[in-house]
Amino acid sequence: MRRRFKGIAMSSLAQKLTEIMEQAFSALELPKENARVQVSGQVEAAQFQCNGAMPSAKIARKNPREIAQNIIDQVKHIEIFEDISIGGPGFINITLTDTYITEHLKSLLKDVRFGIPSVEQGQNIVLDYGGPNIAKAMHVGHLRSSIIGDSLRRMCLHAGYNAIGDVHMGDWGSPMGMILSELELMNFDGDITMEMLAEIYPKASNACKEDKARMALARAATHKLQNGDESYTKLWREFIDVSIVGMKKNFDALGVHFDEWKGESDAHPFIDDMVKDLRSKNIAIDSEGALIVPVAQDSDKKELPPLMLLKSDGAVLYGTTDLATIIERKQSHNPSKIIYVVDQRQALHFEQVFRAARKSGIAPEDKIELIHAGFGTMNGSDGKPFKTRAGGVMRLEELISMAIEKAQSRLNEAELAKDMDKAERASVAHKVAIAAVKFADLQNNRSADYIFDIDRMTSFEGKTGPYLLYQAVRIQSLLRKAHVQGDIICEEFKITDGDRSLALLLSELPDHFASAMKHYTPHLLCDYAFKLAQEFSSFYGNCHILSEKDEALKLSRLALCQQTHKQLSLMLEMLGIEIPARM
RNA sequence: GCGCCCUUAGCUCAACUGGAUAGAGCACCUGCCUUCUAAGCAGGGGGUUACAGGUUCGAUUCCUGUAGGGCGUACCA
Repeated sequence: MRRRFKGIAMSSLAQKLTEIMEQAFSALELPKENARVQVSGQVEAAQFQCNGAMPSAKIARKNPREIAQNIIDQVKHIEIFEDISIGGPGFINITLTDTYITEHLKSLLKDVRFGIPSVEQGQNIVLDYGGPNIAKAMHVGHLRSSIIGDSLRRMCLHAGYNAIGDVHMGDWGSPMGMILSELELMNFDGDITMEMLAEIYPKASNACKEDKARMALARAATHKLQNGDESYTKLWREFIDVSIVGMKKNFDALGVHFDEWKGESDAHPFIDDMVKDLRSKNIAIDSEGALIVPVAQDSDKKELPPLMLLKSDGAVLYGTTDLATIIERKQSHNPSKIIYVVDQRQALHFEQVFRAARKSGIAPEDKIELIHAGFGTMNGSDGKPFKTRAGGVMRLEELISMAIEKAQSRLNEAELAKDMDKAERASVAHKVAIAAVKFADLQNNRSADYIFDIDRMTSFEGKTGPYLLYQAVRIQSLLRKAHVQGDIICEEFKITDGDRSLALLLSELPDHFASAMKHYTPHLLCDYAFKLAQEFSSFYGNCHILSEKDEALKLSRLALCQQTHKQLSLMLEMLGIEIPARM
């Protein structure tokens, strides 16, 4: 019987137990869906639990404890259970033998994917994140989209997809016309700089808000640009390039990567044909002078406004470019999925775009999955969208340099840094700072609003990025001292009471990864990484490693350390956080 | 008006198809640098999960209502 379960592909212990339970449930003609085994919420009582007896009891009209006993009778002969018993109203509590745990661990050590399955090759996923606007200085509000999007991209890569990150700049709407018309009013002639743009744009934007005639100028300029006016296009290209240089500086500092630097303008060549096509198919219709795609359905509870393709003045809108961008992406990547990492407040907009894409056949349901992975708003301590005292929003550069400064001074106090040269110190300070900022943001649930707290973002103690780095660095130091080279192979794996909980935790990775992938939530990886770091730190404090006399135990512990380090490295890699050699 | 989301410890946040005694970090209190990095470890106090009902063996989670907050709602992006 035992051999039967040995062939199961590498996965988490909970998954393996679930498969065993499913067989037992099936044999008893109970619903298999109830068989799921999870890590026990009661660590003292058991390692794992299965709650399926209770809901099954209702269907079978039997006492839940009796059902639980039937299930246990089905599986108890399998030699992997140290203990399997009923708790409370019908929980099935499971504790595994150390032999089985170590067997699992040995196979885990040999698996470069840590039990994470790989999807079939050749599937492209486009991720749309960052979304900075031209001519605007990047502020802390850009943090979430960039960091979450980049992390999701890294997760997709690790899952085996061909993930393509696109920055999708805001380079085509009416702000462009505002800037162009402003430059014209200034009779501008010379080199454009980022500082200048950052000054011009808000000025022009305000002027347009207050003055209708000024707005008309901007509209005309937008129109001219979108119709391919040569001199406007040249000028536009110029300040786009200047802006990109500024963006790259910020993204580089953050360690956020993009495979493509496209923008809304890249969808422009597709708009005309798209509009014609939708009009001819009667999917787009005229309404109140504008061209719209109705997307409301009878089953809707709420009123769903149509997606507007053309304004009454003929100009294109945000939704138009978003729809055309899908066509552009289909042509360049033929993706099976597009993930938009954009503010949650735009949920309705994406609902409209997605529906229009379905209805028009641009993105058939069975061909392209469209996901809006929205994120919550970054609020100030007053619960309102974050603003500094001056009324503006803190610049991204400012946040980063504050964090670096703090890391630098923390490093200067440290004994260890005395023999670091200046370059190493700078590099370590940068890595620590970025780890702090990114982890502080990523550990929040993606879809929930959260409060921007500068102290929290630049904190290095407790549940922070630097804490994770610190644990990883400690292991590196340990492995160096043990002269470990390459992968540790441990034939006689030994665990004691002090090692068991770390060993069990290491088997959970596939579950957390799967969950994070399913919901597009990096914070689940943060949680697991932190738990792992904490568990390791406890293990490190309680167990001898290098000084362990029992050679087999010492080797086992070193293997645990190495595995912990590998998993931490992977988690941090997927979160976009780099580990220094020491700190 | 209609719709969506939120309310969990002093603060900031978790809680996997509803599961057992709701978890972390910060702050506060007590210990620990003569074992491998104290950005650390061990331990303590701190909760009517906004409120009132309902469904259920079991509710922070699902349903209804109330209060408070945020957001969206065809010519911005």
